[in-house]
Amino acid sequence: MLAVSNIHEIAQPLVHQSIDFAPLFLRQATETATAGSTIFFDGDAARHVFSIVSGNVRICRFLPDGRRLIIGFLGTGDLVGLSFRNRYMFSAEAIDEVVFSRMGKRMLEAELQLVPEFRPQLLSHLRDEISAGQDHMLLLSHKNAQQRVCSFLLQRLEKTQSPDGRTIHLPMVRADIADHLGMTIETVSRTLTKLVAKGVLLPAEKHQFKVISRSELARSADEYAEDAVEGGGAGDRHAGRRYQ
Amino acid sequence: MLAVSNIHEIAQPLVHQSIDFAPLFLRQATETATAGSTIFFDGDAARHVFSIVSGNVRICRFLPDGRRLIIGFLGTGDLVGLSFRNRYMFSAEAIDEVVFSRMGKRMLEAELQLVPEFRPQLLSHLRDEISAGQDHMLLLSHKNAQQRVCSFLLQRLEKTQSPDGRTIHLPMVRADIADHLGMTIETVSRTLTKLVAKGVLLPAEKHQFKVISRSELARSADEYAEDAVEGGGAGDRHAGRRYQ
DNA sequence: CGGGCCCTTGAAGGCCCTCAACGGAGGTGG
DNA sequence: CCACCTCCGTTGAGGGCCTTCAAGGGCCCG
Repeated sequence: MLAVSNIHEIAQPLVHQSIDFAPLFLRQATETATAGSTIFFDGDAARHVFSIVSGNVRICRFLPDGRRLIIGFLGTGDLVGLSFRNRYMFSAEAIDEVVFSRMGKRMLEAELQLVPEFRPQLLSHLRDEISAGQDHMLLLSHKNAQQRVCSFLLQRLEKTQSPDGRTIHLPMVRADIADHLGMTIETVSRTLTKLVAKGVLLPAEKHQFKVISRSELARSADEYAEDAVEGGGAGDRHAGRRYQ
Repeated sequence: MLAVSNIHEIAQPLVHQSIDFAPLFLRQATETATAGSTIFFDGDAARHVFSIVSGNVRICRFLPDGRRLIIGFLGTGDLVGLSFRNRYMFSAEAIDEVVFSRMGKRMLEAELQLVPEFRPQLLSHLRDEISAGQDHMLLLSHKNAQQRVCSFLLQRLEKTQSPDGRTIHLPMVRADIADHLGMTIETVSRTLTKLVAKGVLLPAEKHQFKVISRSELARSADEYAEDAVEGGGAGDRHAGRRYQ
């Protein structure tokens, strides 16, 4: 609150980490989903709320023609299902092996009656989801390829805190990243290659990158294109009008 | 008939119970904002919830470099402010002359204590906002110019019910539409011109269009490009991979 | 070893952005 | 009344970013 983080800060977890709902799930049995399996489908009756114990999940929406948008990625400690009315409005798929527990909505409601202190947290969760969604709209509407990838990498860096503070874990495949950022796998790949060439990133183990220059990464995420190539400057595709 | 009063519903066949907070605002005094003025600023302390009595409002977010994203448009009966935590996370600007009333968050909280039946409606409102945001992400990430404009027109057509059922009101200027759809004013203009040429739309009075073929409009909004030109078919920019 | 999946890299083209100019609507003042 | 300005919308020409299509290599597993 006092640490006035930039209001326009993009690097923000899309689905916020569950604040203190965890205790609610402690008594629930855990289940396991194998990599690639679907935890729940878009359109199914929304009867449960889920808490991820371990593993990674992608949440997806589909267009009528089969194209896909990945709303976001969930990891350990994340919660999903609070924002549903009667039916799930997207599907949740396991990226790797996922351990999770679920709670019936009725039971959740009973808990809320019992412990009304959870209620404002529920609201906060929904508000965070709205805010994160708007940030993502900003990314999708105005950012170019490099800015999108760098924003995503920063987000991953902050979400999955690594011991050395500079390791980015990308458990998902390129197609997932592409469908999350509104790009193609080829452009994602090319952009990452370019970041490595520029010395911003270093490929580490499988599904991992080391951040060499965090400041450069942050600058590339937010700022106006400024290609490292000295020639550039002309015609950024996502420049647009500027106000104020 | 369901007078959905959520913030920026995208055309989708959702069955919503009408969220009617209106009674809460009946005893509040009304205020007026002139066209172009700002009702509240991004970053201000969020102390009030607003209800639009008449007129049109745009809600905006800005990137550090001054570019703009219009999250959505508000009209008569719409509510804004429920999704804020401590500070407004976007600004609200009057498009034309706007009459509105406000209620302090504390007072709202008191009303909720008094009439707990409003609580689930509050949740529903937030969930609609999340759902609408995700719909808009889909538009921004995967739809081309024609699909974006047609989706927007359909949304306006349903939101502002006209007597003849086929009049679209566009009180906002082209720049507003462009910043809402992630395009430029030129592309918005060209797309509208093309729709008129194809006989889908008919320019009516200022800020109005008549819908000649609603089915064609709907098809153009959702489907795969299929240019009316017989030659086409090659290379849609937003085709992408298709699943399932 | 063959097959599938994933990632990368190259070449060509298209959609949309950028820059530019023009016309109309509305307001102001001479 | 008309010149003048500003804002808004339209239309044209050119170029760039990203998509599309294509090919190849690495890895894993049966």
